[in-house]
Amino acid sequence: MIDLKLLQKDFEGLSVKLMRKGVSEDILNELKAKNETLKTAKAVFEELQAVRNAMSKEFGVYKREGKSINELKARIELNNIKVDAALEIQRQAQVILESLAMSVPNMPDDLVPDGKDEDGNIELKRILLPKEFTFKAKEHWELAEQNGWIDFERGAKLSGSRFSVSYDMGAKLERALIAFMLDFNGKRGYHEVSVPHMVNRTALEGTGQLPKFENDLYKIEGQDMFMIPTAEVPLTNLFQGEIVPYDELPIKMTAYTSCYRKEAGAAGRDTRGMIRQHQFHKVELVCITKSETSDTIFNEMIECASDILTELELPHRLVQLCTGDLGFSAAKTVDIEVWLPGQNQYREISSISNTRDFQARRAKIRYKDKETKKNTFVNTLNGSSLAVGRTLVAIMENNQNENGDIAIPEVLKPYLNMGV
RNA sequence: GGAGAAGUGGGAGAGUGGUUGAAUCCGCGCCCCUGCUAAGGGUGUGUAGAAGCAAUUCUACCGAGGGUUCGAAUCCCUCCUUCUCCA
Repeated sequence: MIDLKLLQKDFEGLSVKLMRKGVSEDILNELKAKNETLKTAKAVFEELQAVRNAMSKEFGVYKREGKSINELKARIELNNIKVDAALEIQRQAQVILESLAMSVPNMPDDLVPDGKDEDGNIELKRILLPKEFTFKAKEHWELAEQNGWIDFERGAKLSGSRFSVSYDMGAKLERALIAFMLDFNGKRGYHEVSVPHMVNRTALEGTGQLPKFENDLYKIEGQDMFMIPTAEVPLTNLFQGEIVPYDELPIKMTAYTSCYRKEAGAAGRDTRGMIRQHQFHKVELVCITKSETSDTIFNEMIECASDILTELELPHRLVQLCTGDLGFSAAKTVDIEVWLPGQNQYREISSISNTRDFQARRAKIRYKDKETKKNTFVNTLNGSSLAVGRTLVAIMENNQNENGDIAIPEVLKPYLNMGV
């Protein structure tokens, strides 16, 4: 959530930043007005409440001293009518402001380039160059079916479009990739965590998927529970409402989960193959840190994800997202895109974001600062390391030979009982 | 599924419907004494919001949400969580 104190102190500055993220001036003005309304309503209520408390205390004294309480009681009851009315006004103002504030995205960092969509993104760096093919590279679905690794038809039979079934080396590779990535992250100091795949509404509000993006989520019928769209949600919300001990920061976590997404806004895109599925495997990184170190951690996370691709010998590039392509909660995001020779283009395989204290504010995750002794919101960061399905796609397309065989990356062989 | 019990500040743990934001202990901060593989004494120590230069004052918070009452940590209801017993 945006900082309502900042809204009061520096409305202009806040507006400039949020407008870069596409928030309209009307919404900003409304936000400011509703905030004022609530402040006033609170002041009125508190004043009346103070009167009530004082008179109630007096009431106790009267009784003890045996004085008549009728007149006092009448005064209290009269005041209580006003208190109740003021409370109701305050409550309404609170609800209105909250629903408005919860729908406003995070402010982008100053260094984030302006842009409407992904065309405004900036390539930062390329790692490993795509190799030349002496034949026409096939797309992954062709290779997957030819090798008997992935079965899209039966996936559709079971669950509809955007589902698939993996067999044999296809299934084993998924498992090997997950284990390899978790081990790799573990060596970089990330604690391995296993989390629920279903979470409540509060958790999703904490990380920013709700209230705005309910249409993208699978909801459990009859319950206020949802399938997670990413492990970022349970991992970050582990600390919801907590004051994390100073000495435990930074907290670095990694988890493997499946992710469940309706892909409501992506109708017609990537309908073929396993680039965009309703359920996919992902290994996630989440860090909880102080604001002073969050940029360092951010770069570490990018490096961690990028190094996995390097270990797998997959060519990739880093891309700085522009304001228009930035997610709701992110202050800045760097995507990692892997080279897919079959598609002859780079495709997103990981996305690393620093949300600063945006999620922390929503989920109320704080630490007690050593110097100021104040409870301070942490910074939360998240990133994929990596999307497993897309990594498999990249391995297939980059490691194919002319007859459609696929070379297994060396680093995965120990995980496949293939020796080295 | 049924029957109970419990959920209080960083931790442990009191709490009579009214000077209780909450005894006490531990922990932690500061000060003093003493002097050596320590200990003792004193004192302070929740969070959030509002007003004020400040001292300070006011409001809210004792699992969550309602209710009763002039007044609720304390009584009632609902929910959540944990524990025990039964099926």
